[in-house]
Amino acid sequence: MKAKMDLSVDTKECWNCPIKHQAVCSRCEPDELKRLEEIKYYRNYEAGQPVIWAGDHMEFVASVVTGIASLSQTMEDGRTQMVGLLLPSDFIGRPGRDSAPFDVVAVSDLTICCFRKNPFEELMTTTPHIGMRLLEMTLDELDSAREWMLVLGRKTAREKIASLLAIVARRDAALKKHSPKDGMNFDLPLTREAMADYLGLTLETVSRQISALKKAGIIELDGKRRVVVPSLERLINETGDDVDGGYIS
Amino acid sequence: MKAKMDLSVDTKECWNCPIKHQAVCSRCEPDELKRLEEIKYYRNYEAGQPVIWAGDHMEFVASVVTGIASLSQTMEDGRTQMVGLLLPSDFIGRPGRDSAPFDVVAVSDLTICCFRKNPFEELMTTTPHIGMRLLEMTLDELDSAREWMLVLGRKTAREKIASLLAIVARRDAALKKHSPKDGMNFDLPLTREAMADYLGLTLETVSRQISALKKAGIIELDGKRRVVVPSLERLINETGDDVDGGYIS
DNA sequence: GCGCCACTTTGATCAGGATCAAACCGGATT
DNA sequence: AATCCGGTTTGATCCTGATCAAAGTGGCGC
Repeated sequence: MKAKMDLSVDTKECWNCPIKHQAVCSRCEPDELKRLEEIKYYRNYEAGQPVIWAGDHMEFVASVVTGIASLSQTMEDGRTQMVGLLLPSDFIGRPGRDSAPFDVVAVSDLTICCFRKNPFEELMTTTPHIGMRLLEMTLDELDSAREWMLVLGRKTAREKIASLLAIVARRDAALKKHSPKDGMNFDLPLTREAMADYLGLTLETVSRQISALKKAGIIELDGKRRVVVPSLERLINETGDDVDGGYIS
Repeated sequence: MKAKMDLSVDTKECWNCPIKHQAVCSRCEPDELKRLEEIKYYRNYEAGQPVIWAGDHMEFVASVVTGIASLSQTMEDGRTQMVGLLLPSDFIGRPGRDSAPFDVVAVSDLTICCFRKNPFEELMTTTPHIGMRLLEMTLDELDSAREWMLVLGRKTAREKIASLLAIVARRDAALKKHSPKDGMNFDLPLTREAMADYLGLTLETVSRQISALKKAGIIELDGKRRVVVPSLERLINETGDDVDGGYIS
């Protein structure tokens, strides 16, 4: 009996919101926060549930508070490509546009903080802090989308898997506020199919390459979802990326 | 003797700048434009010349005025992936960051309008119009980067070529201010290699697929660079995209 | 315990695009 | 005219990852 924790009680108030230092509202002054608080409401989704379908009218924009959502595109014949992973503090939707360009699906159980679209847009024109933070976040997203284009266009299946693992490892380390190190372990909250959709592969190839990395000792699996990385350097070597380049920041 | 036209004389002044209605400065009031004008200068590059290398310190941000530039990433072993095509009015660089994340190369002869970075950043904090326009442009870029991820991750070689042609056709139509129509023709200002780098293919595959589309009567070639599209619908069918979806806007 | 179901692994075969190689084309230089 | 050269086309073969198929695993409800 997996009793689902009700996270909402903890996050109803901005002052103890877990993403208050990263989200679109992180630059806001107390009075601006107050006005945001008036137009916000929370929504919860279970793993697998759709949040928005491409083309839907959107009456809100939102921040991911807890959990993971995917942004993806599907062709008529069923081929699908994930075009973004939305993690806590990531922004959903777009001021000035009212139909969604991509599908948004809850990958894990998910809580989002919604702002009614019209008042939010008004608020953006009057308070610069929101727009500035959103610009920053959007520029970051654009950079990572472009990094991902290299993965999709030029990397081998093995390099793709290693790249995904390296990204999740880095993100997990950032979340726990320590730098990624040897022996670290983390949850991989994606099914083989979701990984395939993210990497532009089939799920069989994903499975085979993960087995190969395991056999090569690059990773160890603890159960189905927990990954252990004995040597981070060896993992990064497998990504094809420059070992020292990129992520100094 | 290819006498190079000096475009710069025509574009030194904001009031008759060819991109004044689309660029980052398009929302500016006359007084804001005046301040921008004080910190701007033009640069010209010949086709093939590098503008910025990844990792370089950048002392400016800029708008593409005329010509085309590419944004690309290269792995140590030489594999490269283009991650963006920069067309007139597109923005180069990023306020608040001083080293370039990607290579920028002039694909055709190129003129850019540069703003010194520090004064530009200051201007952004004091005048909201620049930041707002930049946010809009960045959100658009992010959407098209994500569209491109579907092309890279899931489309066949033939669909990739057709997608590229359809995009260039649409952009060309937009530039000439009419909707794309049957029988239209346009320049394809990219070498086979550049197309390959954009599409995540080899140049041989690009060449073969273009030949195949030609043989199938989907396109006609006039010389090496000019493309004629007898039936736009037939071209779009080849992209794998939903025929009516997407680009209504 | 038993079976069900979603997810995963593994195997055999196939095919799309990469790779290696050579010829071709058109414009510029001498 | 002869040569050169960047870019392009075409051909032959190879290999990575897709596809088709079957069996394995583990959690859950009955």
